[in-house]
Amino acid sequence: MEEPLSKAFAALADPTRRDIVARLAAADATVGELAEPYAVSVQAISKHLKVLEDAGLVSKTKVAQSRAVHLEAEVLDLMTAWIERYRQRAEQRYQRLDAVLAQMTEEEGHAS
Amino acid sequence: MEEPLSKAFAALADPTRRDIVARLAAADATVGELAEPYAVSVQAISKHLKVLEDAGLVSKTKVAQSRAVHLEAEVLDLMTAWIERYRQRAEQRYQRLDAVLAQMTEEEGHAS
DNA sequence: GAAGTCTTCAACCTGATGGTTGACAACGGC
DNA sequence: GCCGTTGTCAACCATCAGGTTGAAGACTTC
Repeated sequence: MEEPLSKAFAALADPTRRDIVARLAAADATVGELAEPYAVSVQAISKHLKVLEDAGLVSKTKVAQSRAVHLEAEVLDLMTAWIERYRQRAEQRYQRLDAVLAQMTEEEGHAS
Repeated sequence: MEEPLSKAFAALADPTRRDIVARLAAADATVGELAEPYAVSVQAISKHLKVLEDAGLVSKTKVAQSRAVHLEAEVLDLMTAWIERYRQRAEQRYQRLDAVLAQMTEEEGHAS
């Protein structure tokens, strides 16, 4: 299933949502608390939280009449796993390329 | 600057683009080669590659009449750095919560 | 139970995105 | 020099994303 990754990457593509995630990493917060610093309506933040929740990055628990939002580490884990897999391959290929270039330079040196 | 992260996350939100990245991790390829497996026009893939290029995930070098596309590891690095930063904090908080709950359970045991 | 607070749902607008087709620029092979 | 191949640009279309305002749901408090 790669749907979760699509939703997760899309969710973190928005600066406001990344900021929310950053703040939630420090401490849980209610919807109202999260909305306070931004110059948009509470409804807009509620939508952002829904996107984060649908991506599995965040979960809410009813607390009195408000909702406590907290960060879920698992999907973040999936994301790094995906990225690292290909970053490492790319880096390895890059180093191999360096080796090939060094080899070519060396051989050129011998030829001249 | 967080513009690069926005573009990078948005770029990887699309399954076709993630697939392209995955293939480029194995080997460089031309635009035509990259487009071949998908049931869309070459122009559509060209657009996808432009998105990846604007995000700094990919670069192209003119080779004869075609263009060799290759993966850039650096932005992938930025992404994992960002994610890991907050994933680790979230995980630490989670473990701390576990400790608190264990403490509460223990104290409850003493009270009863 | 009426009032107030916190959050979400619904309808709507605007701009971005992913796709199409058609034209064109650039380059190698003959 | 022309033709075929490769890739991009432009215009267009449909859908989605992020924002707004207004109304309604859910729960405390008095």
